[in-house]
Amino acid sequence: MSEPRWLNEEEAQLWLEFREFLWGFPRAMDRQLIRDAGMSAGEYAVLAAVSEAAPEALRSGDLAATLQWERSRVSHLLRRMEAKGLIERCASSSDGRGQDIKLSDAGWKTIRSAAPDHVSFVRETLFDPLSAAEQEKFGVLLAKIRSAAVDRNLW
Amino acid sequence: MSEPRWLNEEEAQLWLEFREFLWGFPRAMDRQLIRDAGMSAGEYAVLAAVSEAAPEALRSGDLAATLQWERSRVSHLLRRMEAKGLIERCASSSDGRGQDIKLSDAGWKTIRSAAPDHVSFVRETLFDPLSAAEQEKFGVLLAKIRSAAVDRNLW
DNA sequence: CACATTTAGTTGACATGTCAATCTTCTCCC
DNA sequence: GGGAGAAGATTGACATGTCAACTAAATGTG
Repeated sequence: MSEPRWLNEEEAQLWLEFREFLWGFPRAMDRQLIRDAGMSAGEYAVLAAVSEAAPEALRSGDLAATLQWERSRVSHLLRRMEAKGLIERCASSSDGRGQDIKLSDAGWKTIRSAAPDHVSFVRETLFDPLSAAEQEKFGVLLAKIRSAAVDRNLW
Repeated sequence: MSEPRWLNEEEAQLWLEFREFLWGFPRAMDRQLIRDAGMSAGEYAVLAAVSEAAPEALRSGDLAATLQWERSRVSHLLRRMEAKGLIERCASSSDGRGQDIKLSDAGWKTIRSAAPDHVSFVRETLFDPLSAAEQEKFGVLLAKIRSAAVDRNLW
């Protein structure tokens, strides 16, 4: 039961900045999407993933794997999106357990109209503020942090 | 109606890594806290903030400001935490509208027992994987991104 | 003092995510 | 073929967050 090494001044500062960032960025992104496209970030992610798989229909489980989401999360969101008319689900022909996901016409219209604003948001908030070298460095740092957590089965 | 500049290969890669990170890190932290302390990250944040303000009682609104949370979020969480016996709320003596927040004995016990494991988690996942120079660089990058978003009223 | 406005905080409706349980369909292997 | 168990997906209960509407106390102004 040894005392842990508490955070020093600079560490505490970084931790604070980090925590605010982890909350603030997704929130800013959500707001942008809701405002410009009437859509949540989750819905955008699904529409984008399914549209990229087109013209193949995407299996629900593949979607979960691509997005690294839990199956049930995908399932709940797909149900809501189907109710809104953004996507269509039909039993997979090859596997009776599977669900094939496709975009409806409204889904296509929605993603196509939302994409430019969203890409602009991503550019303005993530890429424009950083030089090319900084962008690369940032990716490296994120990867280091993540892989350390993965190694410890914490991710 | 000009086409936006779509993301190139490296940019798309970084964006993907970034999105997974934004989801994955908080999730890993939640899991650690739930597992080791039976507590959500939100509850931990509240207990930590209130304990740091001690022995002064913290006003609900100050707590919201400190954590940069919405008032209603604080209010909902405090209600649940009060029901669990982690905190106590009483009307502020100086302002009839205000609520003074204090930790209960159980709240103190909980935060004291949870803190070491949580600090260890933070060290292992954020600080240990990065050199001192990288830590500083990381903070700078986060600040750049955030301040660009703030400047555009996107945060 | 009285009334309009601001400020602190709560509440309710709803969207979203998690976990555990469940249901179906496939796959294996005898 | 038939039954055990794995795999795909859904469901329900619950925790959490958002927004908008609300209550109540403080403040400010004539």
